[in-house]
Amino acid sequence: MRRPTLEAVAARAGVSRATASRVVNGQTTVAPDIRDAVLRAIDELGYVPNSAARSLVTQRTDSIALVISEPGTRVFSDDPWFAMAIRSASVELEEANKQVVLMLASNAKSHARVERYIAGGHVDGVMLISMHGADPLPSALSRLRVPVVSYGRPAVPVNIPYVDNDNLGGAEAGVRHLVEQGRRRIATIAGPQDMIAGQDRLAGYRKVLRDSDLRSIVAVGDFTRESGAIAMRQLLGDDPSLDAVFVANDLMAVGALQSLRLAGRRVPDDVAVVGFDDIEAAKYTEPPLTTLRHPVIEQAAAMVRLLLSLFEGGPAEPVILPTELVIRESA
Amino acid sequence: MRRPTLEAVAARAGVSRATASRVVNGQTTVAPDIRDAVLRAIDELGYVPNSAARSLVTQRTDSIALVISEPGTRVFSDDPWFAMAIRSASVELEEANKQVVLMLASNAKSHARVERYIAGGHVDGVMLISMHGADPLPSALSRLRVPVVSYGRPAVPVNIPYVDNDNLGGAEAGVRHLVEQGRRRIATIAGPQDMIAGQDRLAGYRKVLRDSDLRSIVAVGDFTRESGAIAMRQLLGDDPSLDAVFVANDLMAVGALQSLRLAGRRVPDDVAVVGFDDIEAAKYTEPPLTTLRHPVIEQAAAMVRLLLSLFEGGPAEPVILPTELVIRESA
DNA sequence: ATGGGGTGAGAGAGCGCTCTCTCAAGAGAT
DNA sequence: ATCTCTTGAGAGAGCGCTCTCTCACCCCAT
Repeated sequence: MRRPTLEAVAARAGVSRATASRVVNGQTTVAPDIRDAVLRAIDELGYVPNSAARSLVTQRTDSIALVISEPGTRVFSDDPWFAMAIRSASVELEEANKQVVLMLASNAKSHARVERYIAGGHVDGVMLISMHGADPLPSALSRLRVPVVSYGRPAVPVNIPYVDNDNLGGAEAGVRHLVEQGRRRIATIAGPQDMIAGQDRLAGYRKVLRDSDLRSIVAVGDFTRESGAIAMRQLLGDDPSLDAVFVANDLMAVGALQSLRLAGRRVPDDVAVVGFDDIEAAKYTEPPLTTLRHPVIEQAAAMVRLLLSLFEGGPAEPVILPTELVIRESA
Repeated sequence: MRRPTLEAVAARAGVSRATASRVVNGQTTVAPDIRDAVLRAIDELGYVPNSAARSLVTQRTDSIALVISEPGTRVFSDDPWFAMAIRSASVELEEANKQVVLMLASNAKSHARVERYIAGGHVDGVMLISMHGADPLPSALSRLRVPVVSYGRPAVPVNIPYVDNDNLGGAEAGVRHLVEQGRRRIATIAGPQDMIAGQDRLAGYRKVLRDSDLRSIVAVGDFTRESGAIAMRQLLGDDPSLDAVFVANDLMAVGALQSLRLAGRRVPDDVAVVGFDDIEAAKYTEPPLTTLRHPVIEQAAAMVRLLLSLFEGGPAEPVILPTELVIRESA
């Protein structure tokens, strides 16, 4: 026994298929009593429109691809913001009655699949989460005739509207806080330099140090705890007298705290630490982490709004959200 | 200019639409030269099959709903396993050429939407992640005529095959480890008792204590760090002489460690701590956490295989994966 | 030369829906 | 009483694809 069709609903309600369709799609040109008869038939039969048939004729799919273009290992590994961004975007999209198709583009093969899928018109729009400079996907997708928005400024200049947080300003605020605390040997653990967030946060650090006539001491990590721990050991070797470190994300800061502890440095007495992201774990480090909060949830929501407005032919202006310094005990 | 259709491909290759369709779908009853001609036409036109039209006739969609039935705040908040499970499932499904439709069912309204969507035949199957006893979704979905598999044993007995890890055995191993270390006042911070994982891990704790003739001391949390910290304070108040605590997940263990630190207890000297899950953060606590590892990635992959085998009419036996005690410094 | 079997390709009917076009019926204007 | 206009509902043409049926053709056995 197959699912009831619009035809069946129409038959039961004693009207034509066209009228039943009008009721389903909420058109107003249907007399109230007929409308009720159709609604009753729908209810009795448990009718649900067949979306394949519908999108075949409307050329819309009411679904949005959420493309995460990152090596699988890093994504999700346990950086919470990916998950938060996905959740927030999902909630907002469901609010707008769009389905979310999740696509992971972790390598060349899956890149090709994603491109083919998008080109195939399976979705009405694309939300792209890609933080890597070398990623070919943003430019590839921007060539397709599909609305695309990006979470985070695309590394290569490409005509895709995006939503990002103020990495530069946030980093400046964090480092300035260290300067104001009287710290003079301020190092940084930078993020990967093929990522915009990595670049911008390092640039913010450099700018403040230059303005304060302080020497910069840089180690580079890849945003994982492990890399933060390694980078911190390296910095301590390079300059044992450092008295502060600005870490480009909280996960690396957690690793850095561990290295500092193992090296016998007290935080913040000997070395002050500022992180970036304000993940939940930042409250539970020893000591709790001073860090820069940026609104992941709002950023994802703003991205959804941007995409929806694109559908309406609205403006495609990038959105930059502010960051906020959260002072705890580490600095 | 719209997308090329099969008709266009057929015309360019000088064959009928049916033959072009045969080539696209890899049927073997096409002569090699004609096949090549069609493939060339496809390539030249950049043809991509219209999935709506295809699934209209095949009655398949090649997509799978990944339904996460949890209050939004808890999901993803920063428990990494949700994200890991999603990633792993996605990778496996993409391998099998299925699309992943992500659906969040956080409240009654979204439950209804999910049910409607599934009932609407938009997907070929459902992977359900639901850890709550009171959740009506498992039974609701099991009534629909759609293959459903569950991540984690459904709380209400319902005819859905599932994949789970050995919560009971894992908890037993963890508590037994504490007993073997000579601990005698062993408390537990249990998980929420409306969740199977919470129940089973508590049951494992109880069983070992009973077998060892020790008294149980129980506080209940909700699997968040915060609740772990609160529960630990409470346990210390209830019985200041406790010398070990088995915590039902690592996130709560992190909170418990913080409370122990604030209370001036040394870990593991004064109080030994065992967690559960072996999240990445467990390596970075002070001291690093002894915990029970369970294979989230494999579990998700097994769930996908289970669903795919269901499509083939294969067996629907639940799968239980083992856990492993990882000994670090906290116990 | 005839018939049977196998192979490769085309014709055409739908899958379930939307939407334009058409038309009937009744209200109001002349 | 006739005509125009509005409103409500039906007819029917597709959307792009798959798949069954049908048939043309060639090879080999008789």
